Amino acid sequence: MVKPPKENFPITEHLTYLLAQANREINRQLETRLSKEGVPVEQWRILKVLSDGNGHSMGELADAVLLNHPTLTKMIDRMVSDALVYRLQDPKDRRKVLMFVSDRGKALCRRLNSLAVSQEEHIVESYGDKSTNELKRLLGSLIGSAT
Amino acid sequence: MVKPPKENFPITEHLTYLLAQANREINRQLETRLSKEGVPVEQWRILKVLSDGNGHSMGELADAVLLNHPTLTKMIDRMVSDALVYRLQDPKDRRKVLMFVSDRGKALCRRLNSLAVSQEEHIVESYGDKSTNELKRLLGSLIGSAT
DNA sequence: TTGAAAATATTGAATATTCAACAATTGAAG
DNA sequence: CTTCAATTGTTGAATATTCAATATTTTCAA
Repeated sequence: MVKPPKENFPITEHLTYLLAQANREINRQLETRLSKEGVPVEQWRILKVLSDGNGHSMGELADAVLLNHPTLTKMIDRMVSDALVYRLQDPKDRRKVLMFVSDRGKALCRRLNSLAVSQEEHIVESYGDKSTNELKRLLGSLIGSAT
Repeated sequence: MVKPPKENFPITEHLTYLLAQANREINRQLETRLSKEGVPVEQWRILKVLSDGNGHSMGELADAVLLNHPTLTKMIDRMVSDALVYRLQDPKDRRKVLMFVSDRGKALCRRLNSLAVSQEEHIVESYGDKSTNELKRLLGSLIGSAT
């Protein structure tokens, strides 16, 4: 059996496309769930990262939540207005700003977590536990290798 | 061995996050390659879908290239200016517009395909053929099941 | 056949993101 | 010490995306 050269692959055979498509669908599903709390997916990520209680600099946070710096700055501005998070200057390095969750933010984060977990459980139901775990494993190692 | 409840999962354990992260990285890599031709990833997708030579309506195309309608309309406007694609009214249903690639678009598409293929080959090199194929398979079936 | 509802694509205003320039602070070489 | 380069975060302008409203054509029921 001879495969066609990759140049003629339909776009749906490309890894980059499959990733984009899967990401789009899963993200849409989650977005729909989180809309119950009126919060975009990125804010859930931010709250979740900050929930370890340690202060995180804007740079760290931007990397962790997959946003670039200016976008993060503006989203944080909104979240500060909503009293979900607050800024403190880092005493060790006064260029940095450390971000923290407020109590209100923590409470919201708990509600968002449970919505997100319920989504993931729903996926596991229709897609299977084994496939889900295998997919997670492969994605994790792809990310590691793609540096 | 007892697992922690999913509510306390770090965000990096969530399927939605792993997908977003992997998609971001792979997409960035591809974007970098395609920048040699000064073209965004979405335009490669559009050209590739239209390369079957059949006319595709805006609706079909939007679904296929993972863009929503107004965004696609505006991107197509640019591509028409660049003489990469052209519009024809569908004679069977005059609500529809059928999109076609120009010769110039076809030539560009060939160059873009080879850049994209070389990226994918690079991934296969560091990540392995087996993992790549298994990941593709799992993504494909996730998309199927996630309807 | 007519008229209302659905489907398709585009537009413009509102919103969000990105790019490049900036300000503030730190680090480090001379 | 002093100065210059690097790091960090924010801002404003330019760009892109989205939402809601529109125009056009088709479908279908009465």
